[in-house]
Amino acid sequence: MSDTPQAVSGFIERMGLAAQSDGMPRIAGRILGYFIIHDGPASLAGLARELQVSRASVSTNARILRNLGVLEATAVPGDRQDYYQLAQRHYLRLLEGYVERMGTMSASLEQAERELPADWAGAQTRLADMHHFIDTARDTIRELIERLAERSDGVSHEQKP
Amino acid sequence: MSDTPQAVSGFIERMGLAAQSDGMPRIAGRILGYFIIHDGPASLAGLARELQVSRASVSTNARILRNLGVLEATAVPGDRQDYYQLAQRHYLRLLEGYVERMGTMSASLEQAERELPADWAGAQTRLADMHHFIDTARDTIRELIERLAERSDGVSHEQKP
DNA sequence: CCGATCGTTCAATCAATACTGAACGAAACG
DNA sequence: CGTTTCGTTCAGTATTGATTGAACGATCGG
Repeated sequence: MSDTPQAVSGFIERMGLAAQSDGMPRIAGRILGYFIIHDGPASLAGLARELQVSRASVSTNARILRNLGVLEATAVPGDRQDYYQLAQRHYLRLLEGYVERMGTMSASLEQAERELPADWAGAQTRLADMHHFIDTARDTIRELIERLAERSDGVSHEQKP
Repeated sequence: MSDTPQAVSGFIERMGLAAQSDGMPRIAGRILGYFIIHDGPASLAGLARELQVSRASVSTNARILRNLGVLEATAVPGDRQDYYQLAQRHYLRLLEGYVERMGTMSASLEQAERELPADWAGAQTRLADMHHFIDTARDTIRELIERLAERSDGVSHEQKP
């Protein structure tokens, strides 16, 4: 961290803030920022050192990112530490998170439409309206994911070939 | 609140939670939920009573929603209270919020590309890759907004004609 | 086997922020 | 005018959740 240019630490910190405003822990965002800048696998201990946070935080947050599919575990021969690296198309995973949340929203609207009296015309109209909106939005984003996924199918994203 | 069916309070509460996981105050979500279910303008005092929260909270959160364009102020003749009602196409405003956040993200990536040494091939590749992704995602959502906006252009969303 | 190193977990601390109650200024109404 | 009823603001409280340090079990190297 001591000899990293200002641009790097600035970007990493900015990713932390962006993560926060997305409802994620700041450290998760900083870890992601680290991997965007730096090549190859990194160990938990290395991340803790570079980002100046506790091993515990790195452990939990790296796990969060792995569960999201943003990071993936890998191994370095001759080293028993756990190594992580950026998954290919990692950004698509974040969109998938949006899609999932929209799914919950859609379900919630559906439930309300079902449970509310059918003669509450205004409520039913607004619910159906919003429901339609959410569903088209979700479909659009799903489409976008597919489009972007196949775009990078032929392209290599390997970090250490 | 005492004679509202379980379905209503359940939905409102669920909207509160959804708002929270979107980085918004819970009460803002509940207010939105209230307006989805109930017709017409409502006063701040009425909202405070219905949602069982302080006038202060209603005031600040209604303002938040108004600034987002989700609610709009209106007036009831002969009543000097401030009344609010749901804006037409209120859900589009939330998408616009996403677009805006993606804009900051895009700018941040751009700045990093500019400030980092050009010979950090890996970093530059990943930054450009992600940058392209964010921009197409943003364009897609913008397109979606336009499409949905014109869809409801001919439809009336007035609540009290 | 023994010591060292690793990742994880859990209780405790810390920070951020939502929410409230009280105080205030403005506007309506008599 | 004086009173009442608004909406807003602000200091204080409470709650949520992130971060940490210490303790633990597991695994490797010797």
